Amino acid sequence: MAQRGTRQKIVEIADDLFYRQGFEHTSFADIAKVVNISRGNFYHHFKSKDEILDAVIKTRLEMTQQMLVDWEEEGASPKERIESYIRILLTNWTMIKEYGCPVGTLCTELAKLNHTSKEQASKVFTLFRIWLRQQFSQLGYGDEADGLAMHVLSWSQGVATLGNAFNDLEYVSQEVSKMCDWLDVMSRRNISGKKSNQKKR
Amino acid sequence: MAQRGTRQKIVEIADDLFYRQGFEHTSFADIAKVVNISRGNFYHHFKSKDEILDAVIKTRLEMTQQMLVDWEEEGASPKERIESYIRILLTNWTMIKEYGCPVGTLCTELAKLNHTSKEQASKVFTLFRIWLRQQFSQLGYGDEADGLAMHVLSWSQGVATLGNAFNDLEYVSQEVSKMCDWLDVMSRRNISGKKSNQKKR
DNA sequence: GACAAAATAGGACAAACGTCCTATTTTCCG
DNA sequence: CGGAAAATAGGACGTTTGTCCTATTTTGTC
Repeated sequence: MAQRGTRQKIVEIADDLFYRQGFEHTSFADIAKVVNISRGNFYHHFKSKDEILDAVIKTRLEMTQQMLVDWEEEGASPKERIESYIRILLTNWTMIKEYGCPVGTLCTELAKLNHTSKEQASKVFTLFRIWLRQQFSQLGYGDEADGLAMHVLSWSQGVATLGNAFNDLEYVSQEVSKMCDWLDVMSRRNISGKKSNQKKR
Repeated sequence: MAQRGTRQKIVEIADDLFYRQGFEHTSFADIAKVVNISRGNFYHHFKSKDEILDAVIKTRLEMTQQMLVDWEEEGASPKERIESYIRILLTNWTMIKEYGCPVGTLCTELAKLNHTSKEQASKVFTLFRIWLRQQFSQLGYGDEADGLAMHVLSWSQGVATLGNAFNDLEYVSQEVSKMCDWLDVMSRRNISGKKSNQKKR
């Protein structure tokens, strides 16, 4: 019981520190200090720093998946569900303005480190991608659904990066409005094909 | 003569390594090895690592400014000039797919390090922002010009991040096409107000 | 209560880090 | 040519890094 508790605590705190300080800039000592355990104990749970990273990414994948399930249940329509995604830019603004997007910043850092877990980290993006694609499919977009999902993904990603760089909430709010307006147009356009998802253009 | 040569060489190589490996992951020894000088000599030119960073950022600001001047001269119309910006996603693709956008990735890294030069680094974004705003002003967009500039900036930034995460050239090409299509619509819409920039809506 | 297993503590290790120092060499200018 | 200044080399420093090791304590089970 104590084992899983400590292990989980390590992962949670490592997750937070990797996000706020970056993976490489976070040391074993940093994590151990916050968890309040010795480095020796640390090594009993994780054999290497990369192993913690893998655990953190795994947790993020699970948390993301759960969040998507929640959005699926909460949102009455595909449009509302996609809006849930768009809104995280504002929901998590206090973190984003300081540390950027957790997913994007980890991917870019691992890319520069040429780290083997880079692909694994990008799978968090894939989760959003698949989920968004599904929503657009339900809006009647067949072949275009994936492209639209990627469009939303990149748009929000860019807003997070620029919002962080300029620390500008007003700009982020405006872009969120633009995205919702765009989504509004998109959801009306194919309202006819809503029930015939597979309809070829 | 030899001084400026060595100093410039250090900055150029540091610029490249900071981009490809990240600022913090690049050590004095890394740079010295490529420049082929001793660490002692290194310290004669730069008193600290932060000082090199400042020099690198300064160079990037100058290079960017020069590039914008070139685009200004090469492009016949505002639309063509903005297209020059959009196209860098494809022009620099071989680098972007491996290391992301040089501007965005440095800003996010410095944000996590809570580095004092973060604001200075984001000024590269500001250069693009002002230049793009100018182009949209010439297209007849008065008050909206800045918002449109930021929109292009964030869009391309997101595409760079996602393109890097997924290593997907096809997606990037599609987004570039979308951006050019969007720009096409935007440049036609306000063709009437082209000569009356200050015209209030 | 006994005993194996898990958990924890804390020190030791070599390597790498940014920084600083002192010599030596090269360059520049009167 | 000569002497001041700049450029370069290379070692030394204190810290921090990830990793590993060996004890000690706690836990779970028969």
